[in-house]
Amino acid sequence: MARPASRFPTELELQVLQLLWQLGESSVMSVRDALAEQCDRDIARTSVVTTLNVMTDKGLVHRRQEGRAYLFSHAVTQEETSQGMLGDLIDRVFDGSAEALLLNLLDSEHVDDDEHRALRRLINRKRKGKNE
Amino acid sequence: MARPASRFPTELELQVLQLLWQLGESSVMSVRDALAEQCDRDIARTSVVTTLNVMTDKGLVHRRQEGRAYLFSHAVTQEETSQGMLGDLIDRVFDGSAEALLLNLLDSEHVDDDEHRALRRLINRKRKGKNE
DNA sequence: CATTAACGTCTAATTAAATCGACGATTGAA
DNA sequence: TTCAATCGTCGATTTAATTAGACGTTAATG
Repeated sequence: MARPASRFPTELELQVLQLLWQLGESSVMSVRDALAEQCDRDIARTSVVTTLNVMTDKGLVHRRQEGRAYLFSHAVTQEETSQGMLGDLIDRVFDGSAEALLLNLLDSEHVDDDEHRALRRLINRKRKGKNE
Repeated sequence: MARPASRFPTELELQVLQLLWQLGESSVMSVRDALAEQCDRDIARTSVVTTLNVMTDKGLVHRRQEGRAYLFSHAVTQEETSQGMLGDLIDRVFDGSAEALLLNLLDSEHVDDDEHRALRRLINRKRKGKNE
């Protein structure tokens, strides 16, 4: 009867994942410091542990005991996470149509002329289909 | 010290907006029925009113009194909403890079070979820049 | 050995999102 | 006019997401 759990990383979880992708296996304090410095998110040590434990339960990160402390590492890749979140947006916002998304993207302020050219180059270079 | 409000329509709000874009100005009961039929979301009349009132406060919909009842219509367009949510995803997930998003999209299961061709056609047809 | 520093656990508080029932007012039909 | 159907308001409830303090344990240091 209330909020459904999000099927994808929440905002904080995404920031944590991005740090783990960047830093590799990290201690709680490393994550805490990186959140503060890179994300302007100055939260307490215990808050970070709580979040990391929740993420462990969700299968987003791995937890390993090293001596007295835990070390955390990502359990999902950047690729699959991005793809999942992008696919979700396509389904929810663009009615499942990747073309609709691209069309919207090309009209967006997010894409200036230079970027437009870059996108065209990119999509033409990949013409041989989904190999790679 | 807790959840920040989302800067974009929540899941339910997005579904309501999509119905209003599709149906035009609608009564509470029309929205309720459409949610049930099209979205498998069979919620009570009062829940819909509450949601629509919240959306009114957020500036997502307009409210007009017609006789004893209210009529609601969208206050934001589909275009700007999609663009906002897409831009947000690009910023949060793809580090602000539309190219990174497209690259990810092309490798995604969401895009089969036919769609890949369609995307290429689409982007080449739009080469003259952002006029349209 | 005594203290302090470093860590995880557990409990709790707060806020947004989502949902709905009890009420009171108004309208329409019998 | 009486009674049921409609409609909005209000307050309440539930859950996920965030954040953090109180505590107990263990390790390190003097």
